[in-house]
Order: sequence, then structure tokens, then C-alpha cells
Amino acid sequence: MPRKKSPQSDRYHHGNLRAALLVTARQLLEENGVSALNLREIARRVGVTAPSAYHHFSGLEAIATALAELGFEELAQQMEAAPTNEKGRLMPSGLAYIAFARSNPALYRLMFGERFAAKFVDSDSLKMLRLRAYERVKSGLEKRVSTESIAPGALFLWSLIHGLALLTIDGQLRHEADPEAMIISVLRLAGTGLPPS
Amino acid sequence: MPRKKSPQSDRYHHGNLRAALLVTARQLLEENGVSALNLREIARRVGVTAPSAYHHFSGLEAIATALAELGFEELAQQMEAAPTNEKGRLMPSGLAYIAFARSNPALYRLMFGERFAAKFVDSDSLKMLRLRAYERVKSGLEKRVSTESIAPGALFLWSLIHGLALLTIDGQLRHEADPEAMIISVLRLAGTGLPPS
DNA sequence: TGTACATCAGTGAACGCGCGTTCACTGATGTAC
DNA sequence: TGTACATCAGTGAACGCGCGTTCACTGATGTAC
Repeated sequence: MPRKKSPQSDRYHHGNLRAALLVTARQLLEENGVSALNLREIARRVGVTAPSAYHHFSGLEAIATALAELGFEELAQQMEAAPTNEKGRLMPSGLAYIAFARSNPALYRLMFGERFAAKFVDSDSLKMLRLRAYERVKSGLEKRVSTESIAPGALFLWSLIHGLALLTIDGQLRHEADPEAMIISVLRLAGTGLPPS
Repeated sequence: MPRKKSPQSDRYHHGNLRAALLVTARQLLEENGVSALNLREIARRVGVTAPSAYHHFSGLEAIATALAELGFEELAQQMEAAPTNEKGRLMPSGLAYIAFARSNPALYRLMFGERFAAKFVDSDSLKMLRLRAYERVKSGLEKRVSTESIAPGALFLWSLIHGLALLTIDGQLRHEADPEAMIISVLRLAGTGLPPS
């Protein structure tokens, strides 16, 4: 009877190394932050030598890119999976967005970090994935504002939600009694705006 | 006649090394990004050996912290220097904020990056400087909303402006014909909100 | 069912690199007398 | 005005480190016959 694939087996061939590297890389990322992401430690944790990773990725940068892609995919999925409430799906999508960032703070930082700012210009898949998240924000707007207001409206929403996500990750809600309530209050202001003096 | 202090002199004693290190560090930061900030290269550019920096800073981290402090100070100053217009000073302050981020993208990223997210918990000066920027956002609100709405209102504004700053830095306005106009449109939505469906 | 062999996912040793930091030192500066 | 000396901002050599990546290899796997 051939050995069933057990995760921590000592087989010479890992069997699923690519996936294992990504899972472990993601853990390492969340544990120690973007700057701690490094190929040797990932391999070490998986229980494999560093060069073996090169059979699955062209290098560390490719692993980081794969993680970012994975992140954008998950983010888009979770926004799409958010329910529609009586007022539409803007608020549920927004909450899903913030929830993703709070559950995956380091990954979120990686996705929007300096490292990829330049890459969005030329990497197609990354650009498209990011666009997909943006479109999601935008789509809720279409029946709500005039056509020429969609672009600023979408950027307005994305800015608000992106900023709130990052400030939350940074610990800005640390001393808040009820962080969720605060998040909802803030997002609600997107609809009403601040009353003029 | 004693040599006047000329910037690039070959004196044994530099005379103003601390300041020179910071200026150069800031240039390096903006040129090559947060991850490229490194002590040896800073010293090299100043024309001094690396260990000499230790007479002025406890290490690289101290230089980074000094840069972030400097950034928060400048940001607060530029917001405070913004004019008051007929509707108050929220919009001018917001524009000054975005302008700072656009002029100092890497510094802005450093200020709000992962590196200091933890540090804000214990570093007093950094925490206070960041608070000062936040207070500035908040102060414009006081005559505008009820007391209990100040906290969410301020977080709303800060999120919006922080997110917009970062997305702008990331190149989100790259294909915009008139970036300034877009920025103003987005910030204006903070007052009106998105009209409900 | 058994064997030869191609494939390729792993290993282990090694490389060069540039970093942050330490150390004992030396040269310049300015102050006390 | 001149000299001795303390101070301290610089130097230069060296350290250990861990990284990403390369290379020639070897072991396991599965397929063709």
C-alpha cells in the first residue's frame, strides 16, 4: 500500500511543494511582516532546502507576487460574497473589504506596498486583479450617481475604505470600545457626508 | 583666515554631519524607496565612513525614526500654513495634506509603514506627532458636527485623505487628465456624501 | 508483471554580496592657564 | 600670544551574519515496452 500523502512525511519528493511554499510564506508574512519575508526561512519552515523552491518559482519576488495575486483574488471574492442589504451592497462590500484587511494585515500591506506600486504599471495579472477590486467598489455606484460622477465617486469610496483599512491595521482603533461600530459609523458617512457648517 | 564651512570641503571634521546625514538619507529614501534606506549608502553619499554616523545616531533605525519625525512635523506645519477659505479650512488643509504626500511619497510611506506601526504604541514623540496631524483634521470639525460625531467624523476624514494620498502615490491618478481637479472632487464628496439611491 | 530509462523534484556545498555594527585608533578643535 | 591637554568627531580594518542564487548531483517516480 503506497503511503498516502501526509503533510509532514519525510518523503524525498514533497508532492505539493508549490502550494506548501505559498501557505508557509503567507504565515511567515503575517507573523513577522513584509520585511521578514524571505526565501530561506520559507524553505526552512516547509522542511526543504532553499534551492528546491526554484523548481516552482523564479525567485523570492515571484513568491511575493503570487501572494499578492492570491490576496487580490481573495479580497475580490469576499467582496463578491458579501450579502445585499436593503440599501444595496455598498455597505456589505465595504465591511467585507475591511474585514479582509483586518484578518490579513501584512498581506494587505504587501498588496498595496511600495514593492508593487511600480509593478502595477507593467504586470498585467496584478493590474487586472487590482482593477477587479476597484470595479467592485464602482459597480455599486452606477445606479446611484450620474455617469460623470462615477469616477470621482469610486475613487472617493476606495480612498475612504483603503485609508480606513490601513489605519485600522495600524492600530488606530486600538482604544475603541467597539471597533465594528466605529467602522460602520465611518462608512455610513460616505453616504451622508459631513453636514456643512 | 579660517576656512568658512563649505558643504563639500575635505575637512577631517565635517561640522554638521548629523544634519547632512538626514538630508542625504531623505534624498536616498525618495530616490530608491523605503527598502533601499541603508546606513552605509547614506555615509557613502555624504563622503564619510559608516561608523562616523554612530556619533550622531544610535543606528539606522534611529535615522529612520528621525526622518519620520521630520515628516510628521513638516506635514503638520504645512497643514497649519494652509489658508482658510470661505467654507473653513478643511478643504485647504486636505489639499495641503495630499500635496505633502505627493511631494514626499517615499517619506509618506515610511511614516505610515509597517516599520512604525508597532512603534506608535511606545514611542512618545512619534505618537504625539502623528496625533498632531490627526488633531488638525479634527479641529476643523468641531464647529460642524455634534460632539459625539467628532470621533467618527475625524476618522472618516483621515481615512479618506490617507487613502487618497496613498492611492495617488501608487499612481492611481496616472491617467487622469487633471489630477488636481480629481483630488478636489473627491475631497468635496466628504462634505456632501454620495446621494442615496 | 517486470525492467530500463527518461524525467524532474529534491539535495548539499558553495558563491559573492552588502549589510549593521564594534573596536582601537588618530586627527582636529577649542579651552585653561 | 603661546602651549598643554582634554574632548570628541572622524578613520580603517574587521566581525559575523543571513541573504538570494548557482551548480552539479542524486533519489524517487512513472511510463514504455
